[in-house]
Amino acid sequence: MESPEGDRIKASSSSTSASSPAVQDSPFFNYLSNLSPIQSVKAARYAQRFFESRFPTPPPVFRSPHVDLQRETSFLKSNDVDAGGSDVYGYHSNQVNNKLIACLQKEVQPSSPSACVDEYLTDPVEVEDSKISADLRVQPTNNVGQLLRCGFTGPRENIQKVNDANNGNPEDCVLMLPEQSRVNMPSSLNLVETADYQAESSTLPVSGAENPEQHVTQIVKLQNAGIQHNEQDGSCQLLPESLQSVEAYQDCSDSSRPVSKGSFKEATLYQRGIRRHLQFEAPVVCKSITTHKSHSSHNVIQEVDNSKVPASHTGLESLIFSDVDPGEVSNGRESISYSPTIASWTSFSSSEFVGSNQHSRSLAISGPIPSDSGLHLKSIGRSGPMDSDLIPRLKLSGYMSSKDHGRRDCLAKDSNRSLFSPEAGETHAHVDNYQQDNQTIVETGSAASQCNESMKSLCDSLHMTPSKQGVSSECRILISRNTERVEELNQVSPKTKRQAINAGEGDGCKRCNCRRSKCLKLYCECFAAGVFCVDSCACKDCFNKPEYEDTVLDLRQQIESRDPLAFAPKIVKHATNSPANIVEDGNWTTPASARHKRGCNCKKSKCLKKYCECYQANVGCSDGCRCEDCSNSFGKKADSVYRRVQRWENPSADGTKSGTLKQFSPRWEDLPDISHFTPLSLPYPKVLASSASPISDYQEVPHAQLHQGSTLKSSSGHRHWHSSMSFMPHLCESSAGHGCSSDSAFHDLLKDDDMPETLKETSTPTKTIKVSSPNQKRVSPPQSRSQELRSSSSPGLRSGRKFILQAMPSFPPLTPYMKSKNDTGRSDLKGEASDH
DNA sequence: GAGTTTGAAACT
DNA sequence: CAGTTTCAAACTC
Repeated sequence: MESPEGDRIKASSSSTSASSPAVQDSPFFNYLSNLSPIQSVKAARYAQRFFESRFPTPPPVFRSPHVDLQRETSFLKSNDVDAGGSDVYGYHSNQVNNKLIACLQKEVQPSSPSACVDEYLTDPVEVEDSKISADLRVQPTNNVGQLLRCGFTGPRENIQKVNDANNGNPEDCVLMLPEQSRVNMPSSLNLVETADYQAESSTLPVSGAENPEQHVTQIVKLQNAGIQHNEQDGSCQLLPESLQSVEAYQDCSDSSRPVSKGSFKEATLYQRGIRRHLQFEAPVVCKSITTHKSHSSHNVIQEVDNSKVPASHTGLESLIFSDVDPGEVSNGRESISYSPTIASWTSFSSSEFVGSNQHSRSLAISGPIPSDSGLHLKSIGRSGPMDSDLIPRLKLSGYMSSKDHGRRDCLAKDSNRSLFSPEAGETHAHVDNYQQDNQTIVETGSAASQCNESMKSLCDSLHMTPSKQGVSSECRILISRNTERVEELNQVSPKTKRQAINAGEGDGCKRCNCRRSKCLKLYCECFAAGVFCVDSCACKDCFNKPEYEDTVLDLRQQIESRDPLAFAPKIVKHATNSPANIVEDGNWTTPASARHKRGCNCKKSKCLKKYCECYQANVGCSDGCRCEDCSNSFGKKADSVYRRVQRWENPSADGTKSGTLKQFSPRWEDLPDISHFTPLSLPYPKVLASSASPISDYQEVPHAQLHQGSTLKSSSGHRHWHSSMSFMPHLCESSAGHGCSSDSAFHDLLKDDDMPETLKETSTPTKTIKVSSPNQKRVSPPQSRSQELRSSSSPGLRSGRKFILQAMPSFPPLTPYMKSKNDTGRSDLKGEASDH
């Protein structure tokens, strides 16, 4: 890892390539590819998991440990290479311009694009070569400055070209992209890139249009053997990182973050941290991906073929599609139920997304990712069901960590991809958010136009609701990478740093000031957020650094072993205000358990100060909170449904929330959650909550609760968890103003419907979901919940669940995190940390 | 900038 | 599980 690039990259690439072919050729993959839809799904997922496992140790820090376990155990060797690949990150950070990214492909394929493509898909060795060439490609770049800026060598050239193209001749870029997209691009990636590029250039040639068939074919291949694809080239993997970096960069959007080539090592370390962090959040992407999956592959393909879809569309679709991964395709259920999504999605991409890209390219990219998104990601990731599918997506989004190593190679070769991928990833992430809305809409059956609104609302929500963890993590990535450099440039004093950080916190970036915890405890915001401390942090004796990654991971594991949700977002926008929030809560942000993991426990601040986590997160207090005399301006806990109900039933009792509220059965306490449980939302939270059997739970719940009569209906019970869940929040939010938005409205609705009884009925499941004790200080593991849910689930659902379970990855936190790595040398730190 | 307050995290 | 201590952020002056 340490060694910077060149040789290392080569070596890594070679190793990677070598391994990949074997894997693809392995009976296992063959088997997977040949599996029936359902089976294939499993297989695919497995394969992907395999993929994941290949990745460098998935840092528990940022992502759920469970998934990581596999990765760490088996396939991480290539990670070293990735370390070298850190430059990728660097380049990410360096290049703010997505445009450039798009153009990168061109460079990557100096000789023959088509050949490159083939290489990707077919010949690992070739790929390696291409990688090498890619590395070399840096040299040729004329614009040293740009290159320097771009931490990533391969992309740099591309970037330069892109820039040139953008500045001078946009068409060049466009032209290039199409070719690459056709040739090199793994379908989705290319499409995405192309889309981005097009958006950039504002010329909207459809990348896929020229040769739709190829795209389709590629897509199909990807879908069918998405895993293979990834493994072979690692290109997909590359994408993720690139995406990641891009996102991070975008999020931070600190254009002033020159990344030096020499910082590869650092970059690598940071990358890990980032990766972890991202991985942790990656689930969101996955979720979104899942949603995408819902689109029938056929539809997507058709769209691509038609190439009528705007570039952005194409990109999105392709992205989604390819990203979606085979599993989805194979999965008949999903494709069917989601097919509608495509339309909405398409509309979305064309309208909102495209618009964003074209009009303000940086918009999607530059905007710091709202913490919410981060949360979503986390939750999604944990939701697990889609893991296998998610993985590719994650990669796209850049959340896959281990891949990075392999990716370098890919970068060289796939610099295009990686470059593009960032955007794609970014787009993807946004899409996810949007998708949620869209999906919801689709399921709800609302028109595509609604999607736009919902998307807008989502965007707003994203920007408006920064959550520490979510945004911060990404920011941190950027920070971590560039902090040193920036500091050098700025000669910032710690305090200044901190101030800057604080300023940056606006962006979602966090910085800690730990003095005694060594940043190895949850006291440390950085550590808690799953990110490494950066220079800007004012901490002392900090061990939360890439250098101590092992230690950090170990400690994280320890902490997670105590509390699986320890690193889950503390607060997700929740229940406070609006059903939408509730939905959000339930859906994506975090597992229900995580959502209400603790709530706040304010006693003196009345939830009116930042001491209150809820207030700090700009969310209202929920039933999960144990606060006293809550006056949270974002939503009083007392105002939650049950309180209202109570008030309603017993006006005189209105006074103290705790007293009367508690009189209600626990169910009542859970009412907020129940509200989350609205058909759409409920399933998801459960899924999220239970890592073990997220889907199953999810599915089960949905049906039961669908009947509650919420306005939102999911087209299909099993789908909810993805689409409905993920999207619902936004939908609600978007519509919040309209129908479901306000608490009052929601509560009123409940009242009108005589919710109390309904709640009672549903409450049981809900209660099961909510494992936390009355105080909810600790949340019980999702598993228990899942079991409870299972017990209540119908046989049919169970069967579905079983299927799902196979497909779904285990939820990270639930299972004890396994350490793949040796702890040698860490014990000291651990000891210290623990001692502390 | 130092000191206080606050509540989460950690510990017992 | 409850109570206490530790910790760091938020806040105040």
